[in-house]
Amino acid sequence: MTLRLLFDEIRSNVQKISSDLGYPLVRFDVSEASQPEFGDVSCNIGFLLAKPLKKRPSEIAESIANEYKKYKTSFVSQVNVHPSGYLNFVANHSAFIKSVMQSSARQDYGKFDLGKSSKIVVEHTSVNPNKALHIGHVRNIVIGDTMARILNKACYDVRVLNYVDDSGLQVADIIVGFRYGGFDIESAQNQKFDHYCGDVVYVSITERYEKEPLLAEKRTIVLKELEEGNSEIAKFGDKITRRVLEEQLKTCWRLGVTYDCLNFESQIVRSRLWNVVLDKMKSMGLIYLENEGKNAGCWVIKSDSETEEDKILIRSNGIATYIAKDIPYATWKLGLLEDPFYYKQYTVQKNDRILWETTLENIGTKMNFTGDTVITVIDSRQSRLQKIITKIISDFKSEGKSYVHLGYESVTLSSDTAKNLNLETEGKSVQMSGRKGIYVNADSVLDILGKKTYEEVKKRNPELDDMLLVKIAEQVAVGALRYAMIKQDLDKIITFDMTESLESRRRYGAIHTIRIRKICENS
RNA sequence: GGGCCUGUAGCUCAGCAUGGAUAGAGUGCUGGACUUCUAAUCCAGUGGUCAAGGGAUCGAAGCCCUUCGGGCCCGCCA
Repeated sequence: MTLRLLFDEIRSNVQKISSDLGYPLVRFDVSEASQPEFGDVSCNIGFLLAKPLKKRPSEIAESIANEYKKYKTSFVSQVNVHPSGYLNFVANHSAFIKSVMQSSARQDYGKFDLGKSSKIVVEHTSVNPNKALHIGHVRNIVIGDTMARILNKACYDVRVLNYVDDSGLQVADIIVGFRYGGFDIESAQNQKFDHYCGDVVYVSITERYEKEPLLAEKRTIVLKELEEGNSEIAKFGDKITRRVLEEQLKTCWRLGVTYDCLNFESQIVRSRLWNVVLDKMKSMGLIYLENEGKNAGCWVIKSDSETEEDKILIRSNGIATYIAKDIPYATWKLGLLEDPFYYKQYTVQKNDRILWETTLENIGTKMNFTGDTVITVIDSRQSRLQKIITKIISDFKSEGKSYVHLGYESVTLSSDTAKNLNLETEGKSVQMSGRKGIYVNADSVLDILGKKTYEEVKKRNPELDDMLLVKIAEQVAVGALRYAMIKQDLDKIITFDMTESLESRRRYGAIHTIRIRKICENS
């Protein structure tokens, strides 16, 4: 908050000078200069006093500047008046930077009490446990983690959750691959397990469904067994998804990201939480049983607009839809219902933060990872569904904004990068797809980035110990990737280009300020 | 058809909430410096109808309206 000190110093001095000169009190701005040549900080007091004093803005600014120069100040080295009327200041950079460096080294750097220790949940990552994390997932993870860090600095009591959809179709696909597709459980090339499952098993099995209807049939059976839970297939699925999850988490930790609790979808399904929520929604009249029309026999959420379709929650065959799985989880995150789970330690993460996981076994330990506000980080393609969930939750819990969807535009691959994946796109960028194998794995990017950085650092510092070089290279690679994912607005699509990401190494040292206001606005 | 997002320099983007200075940065390109070359670094130059049109305003990249281009979403899939 050293910048604040600089602004405050200027503000209070200008205020004092203005009143000493007998000028009327006005609410003036002290802000960053619009262009470097004007200096570092600008003040518009001249314009505001022009009318009451009947003088030119520059004249007034001049009088203030003359007084200002007599002041002994710690952060300002120059005061200038622009002919237009602005009062411009140049910071004393050496003093300023020294102060920034000193204060940023402190543990409480940047801390401000906005949250008053209120409980807030951030859910991010939430990748299906059947594949490795790709560059698109990384944007989600970095946004979520950055958000959590900012909220933590803002004195919120932050809990970070990662939702593991271990009972869905995508998981069923790799189980089919192992059980009926002839894939060995171990990769022949000794690949990282999540890469093996995603790059090899998942991609080829989905390709084979078209030609092998028998496999497609197996998928339906596997999916059903996964949801029901006690079969041998379900136990096998559990073993596989946990192994994938373990590898995914390694990538997250590598990115410097840690969590508080893992939530497993299979447990939410088996906990019967859904029935409780459903009864509540029925009794509150939030959902209706449709008697006629194309949705006859389904339980639906009525759309309040004429152009939007009603949303089906329960099909005419009694099976809940995808969105229905998200509702009980949302109510759990907000602590609106009795918690059916017990908690056990999954592991202790690098920064000593304990990672918990839910369990349905009564092992006695209860924890609380709920929040008064819940932020769910999901890309904006899910906006429509998230809007419906937000609406339902606000009907449940009337007070304020409790469920917040933090959306962002997705990451696409540049035409050149797609070409390297043997995909011709005619110069256009392309949406990633795990199913089609169109993606770039996060680990690969970090590896290549790290290797490149290692060479650069070694060239400049040949005397350094090799272990240290590797460590530095990894840190720089992680920093570069994180920065690349967060540097632009959430509502802008990031087109990822492998070659370009390697060339951006010059920007590694960039100290950037995250536009906190913009992000906080959403919470 | 409806909804959300987007359009600013060759490229990638800031700036837009809260209108006010000559519209900025990085990169690219051109030239120069660093006693040879290359790389790196530094300096200088180059580069814009702020998608288009209209409106309100003393004043618009920014606010309002219209149009056009691009992306995404709209399933008894997940």
